[in-house]
Amino acid sequence: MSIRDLARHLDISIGTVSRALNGKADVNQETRERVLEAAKRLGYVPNQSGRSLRQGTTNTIGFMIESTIETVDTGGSFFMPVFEGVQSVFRRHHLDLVALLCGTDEEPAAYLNRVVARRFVDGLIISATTRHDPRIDFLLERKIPFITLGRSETTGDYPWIDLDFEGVATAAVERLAGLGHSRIAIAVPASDINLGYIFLDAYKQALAANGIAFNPDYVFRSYANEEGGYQIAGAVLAQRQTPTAIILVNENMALGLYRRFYESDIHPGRNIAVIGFRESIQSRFLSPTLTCFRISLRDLGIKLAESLLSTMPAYEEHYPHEKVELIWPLELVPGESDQGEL
Amino acid sequence: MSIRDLARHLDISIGTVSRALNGKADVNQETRERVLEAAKRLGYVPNQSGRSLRQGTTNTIGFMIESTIETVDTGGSFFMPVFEGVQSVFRRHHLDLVALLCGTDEEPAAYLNRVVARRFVDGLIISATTRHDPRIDFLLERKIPFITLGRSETTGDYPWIDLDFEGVATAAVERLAGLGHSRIAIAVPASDINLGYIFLDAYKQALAANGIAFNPDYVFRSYANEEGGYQIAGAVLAQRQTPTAIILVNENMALGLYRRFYESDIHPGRNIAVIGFRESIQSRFLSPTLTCFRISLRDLGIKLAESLLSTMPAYEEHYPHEKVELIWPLELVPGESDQGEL
DNA sequence: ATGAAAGCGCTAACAT
DNA sequence: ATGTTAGCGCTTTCAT
Repeated sequence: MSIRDLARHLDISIGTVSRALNGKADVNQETRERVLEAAKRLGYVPNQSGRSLRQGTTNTIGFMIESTIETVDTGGSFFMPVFEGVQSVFRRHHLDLVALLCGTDEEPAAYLNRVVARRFVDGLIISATTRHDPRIDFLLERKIPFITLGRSETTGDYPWIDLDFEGVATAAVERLAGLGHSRIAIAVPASDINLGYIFLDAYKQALAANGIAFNPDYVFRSYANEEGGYQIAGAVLAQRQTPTAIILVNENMALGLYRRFYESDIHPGRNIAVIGFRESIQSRFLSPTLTCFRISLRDLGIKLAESLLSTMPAYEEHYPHEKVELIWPLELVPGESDQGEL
Repeated sequence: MSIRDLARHLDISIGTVSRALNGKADVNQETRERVLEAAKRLGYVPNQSGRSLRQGTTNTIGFMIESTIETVDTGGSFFMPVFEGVQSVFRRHHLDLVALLCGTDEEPAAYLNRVVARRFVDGLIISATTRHDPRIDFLLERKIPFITLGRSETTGDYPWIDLDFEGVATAAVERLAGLGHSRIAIAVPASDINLGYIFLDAYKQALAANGIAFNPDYVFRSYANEEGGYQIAGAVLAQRQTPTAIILVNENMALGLYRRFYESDIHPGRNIAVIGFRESIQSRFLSPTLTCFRISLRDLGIKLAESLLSTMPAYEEHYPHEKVELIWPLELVPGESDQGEL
């Protein structure tokens, strides 16, 4: 069922059918109705390839995520709500969202190159930005509309939204310092992902602001998942002078950390203060309850989508052009994990 | 940069360029090398729309998931490892995987209709099959290669893979019966998803096989997520004659169930026996440890991908044609949650 | 208001 | 072994 079939069926030209379907003004109202009715009845939907080839647009937005060893087990619980938010915006504009899954064994930049060159999508949301991210240069050069979820040192004129790691680090250090802690450790991802650098810097600044000397031995690096938390807890316990508190930058680390501590009969909140990162279904289940930070991922998705569209000329009427560079706040959720006596 | 530009640059015809790039035999070795080198140097990648239009194929496989209220928070942790497995197979054949996210507010059948009619993908994996699933009829009629993750009562000649709910129900009931339980409850999703029916039927059969009468009051229905587990635990406690054991059909239910039980000072394994469904990172964290079932989601993804390709003529040489109808086994992971005295 | 026709980028059939 | 050309389905420009 092509547009040609439909036109033949109605005994009018394909040009008129096309115009009718696309809501052009110069078509007889009666004709339009006939066309729409027939299209619906016969189940005609335009072939996207033909359309894309002619118009140079696909009506599809890609959200690139990497199924790394770190995210494969747990990343979904972060991204699904974000997707849901993104999609709720796109639906209004007849845009489809596809998740572009860059596999473990492929270079993100190479994957992106292929996606873009094949004209798969009109725009992109990319996540897990690295300190220096070649994808950004590439997309800027190709003039593909995009937004990043995460900051990068790679400069240029592009929109981004990132979580407020500074705010989290500051609030966490201040809270712990206020409770009398000075041996405050931090757990960051071992990878080149930018948030690790940002979080570490903010942590250092917050330490300084609270008159606490920075101790490089208190920076622990591992996978940003449960296993990483487990490893870090082990490393913490192996220190000569054990920290009295630890701040995590990933929600999944908390699970492994708790587990490893329990194995050594160390109780968060009693023997060591713990501040987790994002509140999640899992974290709400930890005992003692985890002090962590709340964020609406769906709202984040909505803002990501709206910000991306605001950079695309075709959607200027709905979303006035603005370059978004946004730090997304998180809200402290006090728990028991950092409330023990020192 | 189109194929025309590339041809002009090399001063040969676009036909030869196309043949060289597509590895056709009838092209001079030297010419081929020149073409490939220039393509690489100039960053030429064929436009997918042009290609699709001509060949009628997109080299893309879609994996349709629904971000329902149930899956949005937790479904990702199930699907990501499956995706990873699927992708590891597709990569070998230069196929791309896209996750097609059907939003909360769209009818799955309508969404699928659009995806198919637009010729977005060459094949499909669909999940969360319902008891009677119109998507299956639709895809069969359109002759789109697809495989379902999940069985359905909708008949026809199509491949499917599903988890061994019967095996899980049987093993769980037998285990509990062996421990002396006869008031064994079950928790299933309230939706029309087929696995609920399958699990319930298998549970009834297993009860009969163990000489236990079926009691409809012991069938609890709610969301297949943490909240659902919480609600069900409340309903269990509200029963006049409380069951002494409960079997869950969803991994996330266990979290809420435990939480609600704790609130009433009911301890799984001591006051009530609990057998969960799939072992997950979260479930490994419950205390007392949850008796549940283990599955390699990555391997499941690999089998899904291979089975789908085996139905597609273009891949017959790699995957001989076979119609897969496969029950995927799960392995019991004994825990403490069902080991208390009666 | 409608029809006719060009052309988006590509591949494959046909010609040389 | 290479060049030429038709045509995939669609939108849009130009006629009428």
